[in-house]
Amino acid sequence: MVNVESLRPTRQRRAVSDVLSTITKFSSAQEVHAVLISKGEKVGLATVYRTLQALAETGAIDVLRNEDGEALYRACGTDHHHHLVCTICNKTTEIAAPEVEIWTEKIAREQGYLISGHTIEVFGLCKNCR
Amino acid sequence: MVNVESLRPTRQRRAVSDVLSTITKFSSAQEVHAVLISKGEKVGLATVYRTLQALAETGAIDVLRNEDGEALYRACGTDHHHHLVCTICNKTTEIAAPEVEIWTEKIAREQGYLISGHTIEVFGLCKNCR
DNA sequence: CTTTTTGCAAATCTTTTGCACTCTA
DNA sequence: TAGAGTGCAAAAGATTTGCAAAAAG
Repeated sequence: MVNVESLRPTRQRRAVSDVLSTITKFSSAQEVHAVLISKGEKVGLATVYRTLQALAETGAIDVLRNEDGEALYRACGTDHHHHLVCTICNKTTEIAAPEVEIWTEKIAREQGYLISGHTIEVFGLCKNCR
Repeated sequence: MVNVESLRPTRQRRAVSDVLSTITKFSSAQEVHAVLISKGEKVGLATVYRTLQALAETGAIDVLRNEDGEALYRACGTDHHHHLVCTICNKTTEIAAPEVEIWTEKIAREQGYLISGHTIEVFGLCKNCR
């Protein structure tokens, strides 16, 4: 399970992390909550929101926004990477993008910006859905 | 002003487009509405939402989501490009990224995905804000 | 005259908060 | 025991939607 210092390992947090380690697609707080409930775990929706947020803040899990502006979470590898997301099944593949990181730096320098971060998400249909 | 076929050029739409062509940063529907009001234009908030949405759908303007999940709009160049956004003043610079587009294709092919689109946004502090 | 658009206000929906209560360290 | 964490239910806020009136072609 995703482990984070300074966050007490409560039953609820353990449950959320467990679910996250099971799911391979980006899921909303509501979806994670639904899974918990269906598994018989008693966890409040607010707690799921708070936990997911906390985990995301420490960088333990990744977040992205779907087209509707909902926050989607997913347990991911620890090093910097981006995602290839299936627009039908939401299957997610982590991708490393060294050349893009470099490009990012270059662009920023050219424009006189001091970079703080970037978002790169590629959408499409995965093998099974196409 | 941004012109789109099949959308009747009403006073409200003209007003929204005019504001968009004035603003150089990504703005929320609420912000656009506020500007309209402050200029004495009488346009309903719902209309602003509907107009912005319609324009975005036709590709006449660009949309992106901020960290809070709010939709931000901006009139942009017609060809495919991405953005460099200042996290303080929201100043936006359009950037072309041929190498990234190529990389995107390559990754998708490798993973067996059929690409439908991608999101690339670079955030940082602009010259004036750093 | 027919089809779009609008404006409002009401309804949605996701996410956040206040608070009293329950755990963990 | 003190500080963190939790559950609800209420509060926020951004969007959407229903509908009757107004505008456009």
